[in-house]
Amino acid sequence: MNKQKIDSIIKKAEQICERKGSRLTDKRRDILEILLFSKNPLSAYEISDTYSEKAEKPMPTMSVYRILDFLEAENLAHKLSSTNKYVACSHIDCGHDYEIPQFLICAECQTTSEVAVSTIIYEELNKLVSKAGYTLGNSKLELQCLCNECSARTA
Amino acid sequence: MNKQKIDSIIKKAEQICERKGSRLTDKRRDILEILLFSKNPLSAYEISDTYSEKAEKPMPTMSVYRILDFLEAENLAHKLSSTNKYVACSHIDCGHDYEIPQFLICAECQTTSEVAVSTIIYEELNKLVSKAGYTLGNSKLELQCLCNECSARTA
DNA sequence: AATAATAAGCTATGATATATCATATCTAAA
DNA sequence: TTTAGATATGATATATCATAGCTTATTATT
Repeated sequence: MNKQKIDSIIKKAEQICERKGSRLTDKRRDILEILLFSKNPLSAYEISDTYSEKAEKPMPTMSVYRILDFLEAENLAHKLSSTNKYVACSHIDCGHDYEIPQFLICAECQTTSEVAVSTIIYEELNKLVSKAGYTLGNSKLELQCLCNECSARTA
Repeated sequence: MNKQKIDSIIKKAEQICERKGSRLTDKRRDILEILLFSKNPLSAYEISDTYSEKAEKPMPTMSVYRILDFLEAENLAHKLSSTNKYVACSHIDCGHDYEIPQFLICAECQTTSEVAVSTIIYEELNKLVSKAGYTLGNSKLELQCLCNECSARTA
């Protein structure tokens, strides 16, 4: 993703926070930027390292966690629980607020795409869930896949 | 789950291992049994504690991890990565070998059900995945839900 | 400027998981 | 029935992921 695109996303993120009465502070913005720049999901410790390389003063991982919590609460980032890594939300600038974000994670190279759950899937999941005596919550779908590149290389 | 039912599942698990040329040793069987007895998913450390309470000699958690790896490889147990806990596969005795096991996890009480992914969902997921340039791997679906009980209590 | 609210830093610690090397047990061939 | 090989388990160390609780700094509001 190029710098210009990222700047526009950041601006959008600021607006989102403002509207909700929260603040996208400098450090929060920096962490979000790191996530946007990264091709792959990053762990809290990796984010801390990346930040500390560039900044004058390193940021302790514990602060990174707090900032990630904030970004998650504002729906600006997501945690992938299958890999314990974090990604920027792909839909900050398009305003979509998908009920169920879905992640395709390459089991080889960890490249990750966030896609929209189709209406059909959403409805079918809802059916299944209520038939089983549950109510669908604020969920997320993570699928272990192979990206075409890795698929070709292994074949 | 009652003792009799569990015994029959264990017997089935032994057959499955035998067919594959692997062995369901005493300890592996004990761990599987603990998982089957438990209503809720258990962490490796909880399994270690449970085992150690009953047995003469405690089992180190690291051995539990190894055994869990084995059970997962044989499809006798699953890891829930959203909670870092483990459950026995619900389909040992019915012979189903679902490509995608799906778990409904109550966000409140952690009660967990394993259900079958419907054909429709499977096909739709497949479409989505290949459209995005991936191949669906040996995946799993974990959904954060609310069970009816907790839903009623919170309401 | 004073105060309250929010954010960030710091230290300690807990929880989860893997790596590595040693030992024990089982299996099957000599 | 011994020996060798494979598989399983034990033990220790360490890596990785994450939270708690308290202190200090920054920002917003009066």
